[in-house]
Amino acid sequence: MSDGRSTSAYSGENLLFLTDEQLRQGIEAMFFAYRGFTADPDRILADMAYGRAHHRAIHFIHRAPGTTVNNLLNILGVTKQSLNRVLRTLIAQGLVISKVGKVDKRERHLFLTDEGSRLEQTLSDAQRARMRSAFRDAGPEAVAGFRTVLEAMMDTEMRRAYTRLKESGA
Amino acid sequence: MSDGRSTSAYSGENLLFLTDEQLRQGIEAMFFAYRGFTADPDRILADMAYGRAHHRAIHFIHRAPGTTVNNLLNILGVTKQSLNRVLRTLIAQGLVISKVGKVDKRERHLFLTDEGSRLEQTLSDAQRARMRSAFRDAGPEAVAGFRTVLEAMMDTEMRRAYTRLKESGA
DNA sequence: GTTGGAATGTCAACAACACTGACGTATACT
DNA sequence: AGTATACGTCAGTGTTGTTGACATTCCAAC
Repeated sequence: MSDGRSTSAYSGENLLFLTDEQLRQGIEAMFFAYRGFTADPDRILADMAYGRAHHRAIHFIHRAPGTTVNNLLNILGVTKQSLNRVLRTLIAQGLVISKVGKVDKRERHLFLTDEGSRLEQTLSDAQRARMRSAFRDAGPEAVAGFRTVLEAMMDTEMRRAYTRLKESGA
Repeated sequence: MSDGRSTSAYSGENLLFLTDEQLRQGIEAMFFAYRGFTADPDRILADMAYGRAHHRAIHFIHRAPGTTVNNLLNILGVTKQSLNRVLRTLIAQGLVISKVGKVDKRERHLFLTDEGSRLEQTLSDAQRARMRSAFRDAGPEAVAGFRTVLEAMMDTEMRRAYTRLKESGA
């Protein structure tokens, strides 16, 4: 990260990628791409009684089975009232179960039911298909750059959450 | 896009960047990064009576002054009723003016007022600051990859809109 | 030149999902 | 016993999306 050409050849001369115009293009790319990113799951969910908030909850419960409500709250960055509304419907519909903690009975640990897992699979298949197509078109080096920039764009707190998840799944 | 090493050295052997685990990390990176991406403007807007939708409208009116409502609609991908509510408040607060079209009187052409421009500046300064910091940390090659993947992730329709904007601003 | 359909934009009502604030209950810690 | 933590819930509000109904304007067929 400090030597010659390949990793950072911009110490002083090559800063054209930091012009306002380039930044603006990055901003707009982010906007349009995020729309594509959520489009497929949104389409699937529109037919059911669920929305994007349900998708997010299901995704992270799948990722970290047995996670507590509080943990999920931190990851999703919403209020407990907002999350609770979502969880209530998911539990009522039998997609998620909430188990009282064994060591700390105040905590509720969240799991997907079989039906919840099926929905998660459907949603993530759709989202992964687009991501896979984009990754394949762009190639491995572009993907590495993509990830590097996104990580640099996160709040430090979110980056920690992201890293923790990333490492737990490797 | 079809030759040897540098652009796509993955024809058949090097597909590890397309595993489900890698895709999942990409999805989560996108989720967390988008939160950071919108965080700064959101904070500024929270104090006023405006939200993210107002920001988007202001951004694209600034980008393409004199654009019609219909054009803006296609870019933003929302219903005209939804956009109209936002525009109504922006016009009422004197941030945007709407001029009846000269050749086609059904059309309304949209412009930022001085005050609207000031708000746009404030918002985009905040957003660009984060983007600049992320770009600088990541370096030019990563930024190129970032842009490549994002473009590949867009719907074709959105990619057209993005490209049109990109070229008009160069 | 009138008429009918398409395009453009506006108003109204409703749903989803976020927020704040306040409160209640159960459990844990000291 | 008293305080803090984890979770759930009720009530109210704001932003942003939706559909439906409607007015205005343009254009092309007649």
